[in-house]
Amino acid sequence: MLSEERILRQLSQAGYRITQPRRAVVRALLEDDGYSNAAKVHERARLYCPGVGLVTIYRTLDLLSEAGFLRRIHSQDGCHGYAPIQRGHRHHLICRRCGAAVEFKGCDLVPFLDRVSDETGYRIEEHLLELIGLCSTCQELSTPCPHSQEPSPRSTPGHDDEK
Amino acid sequence: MLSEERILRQLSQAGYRITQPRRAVVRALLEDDGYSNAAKVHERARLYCPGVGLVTIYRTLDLLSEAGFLRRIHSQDGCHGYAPIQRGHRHHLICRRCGAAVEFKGCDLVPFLDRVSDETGYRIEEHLLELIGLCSTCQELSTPCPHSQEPSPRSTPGHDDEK
DNA sequence: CTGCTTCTTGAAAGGAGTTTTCAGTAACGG
DNA sequence: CCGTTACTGAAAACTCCTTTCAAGAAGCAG
Repeated sequence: MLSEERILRQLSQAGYRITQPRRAVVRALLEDDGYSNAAKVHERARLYCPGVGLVTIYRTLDLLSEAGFLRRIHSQDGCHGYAPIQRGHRHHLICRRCGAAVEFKGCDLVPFLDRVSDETGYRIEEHLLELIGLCSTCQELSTPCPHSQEPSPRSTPGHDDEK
Repeated sequence: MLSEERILRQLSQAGYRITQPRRAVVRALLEDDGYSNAAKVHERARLYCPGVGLVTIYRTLDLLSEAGFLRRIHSQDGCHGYAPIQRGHRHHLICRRCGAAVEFKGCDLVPFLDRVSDETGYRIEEHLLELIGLCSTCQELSTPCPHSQEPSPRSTPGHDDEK
């Protein structure tokens, strides 16, 4: 697991200056359960560097992302979350009806990834797996999403194969 | 594979009206290699329905997504792409340096998905797997990304584990 | 086929989130 | 401690997306 010190040291070695805002962002990221977005990082970073601006958050996130300490991730609703690398795989299981998201760790993908790596020549460093389905509640209730434009309850098209 | 006719028929059965803009969007989506974003869909949909506005594209994409014909997906740089469902699994292997993306089909995830499904109670209908790494070219060259703010060539931090 | 209802559309305005610009500030080598 | 210059914060600009609302057309009834 990457520590604040190690990240800062590597940034410094790479020629970047170690500033209060950057310290604050790194600390905020590591503390925030390894899963954040710009606004959350900003809020938390201000605890350590009160005057830090949102712009600097974005710049630092870019920097860390570019330097390989951070990965942009994407959730179904919003966009551009960030997560530190090497925090273990973090997978998302999202209900397509109610949007409920479950996270879980651990997966059996290694053999598969090895095979893909062999076939493509890519060195695979990270993977992001998003599972989409119906949570148990939505399976039972089959209630339509509370959606503004829905004129009437609609049946979701089944995924029965049509040949 | 879902056809234009089938999608439109199911929309109609669900109570939605079949309009020229909706036809155009469905056609555009299916033609665009099953992988698009709002702007691209708009551009292509105008071939079939010249006056169609971007707003309608968004609404129709939402509609199709809501109805289960479409899934929002996310690429590393931009956001909110769309892909028709039932096109077979489509996995993305993205180089974090040069951005080169490879798509490949087929995967061995079924046992894993079954296990997750058991553990969480979710009925998993779709999955999206994004692999991130270095393509063979970038592995060899190790050339720095052409990035504006880079004051000097930087070494990407190795992913050697630090305990 | 004709007319009516209301779902759907397009344009414009609005809004959230992100990036650019630029003068001032502070990190860090000397 | 000083000077260079990378970095920062504020404001403005930009992009992408959503909301609003009057006008238009899909589909049903007759």
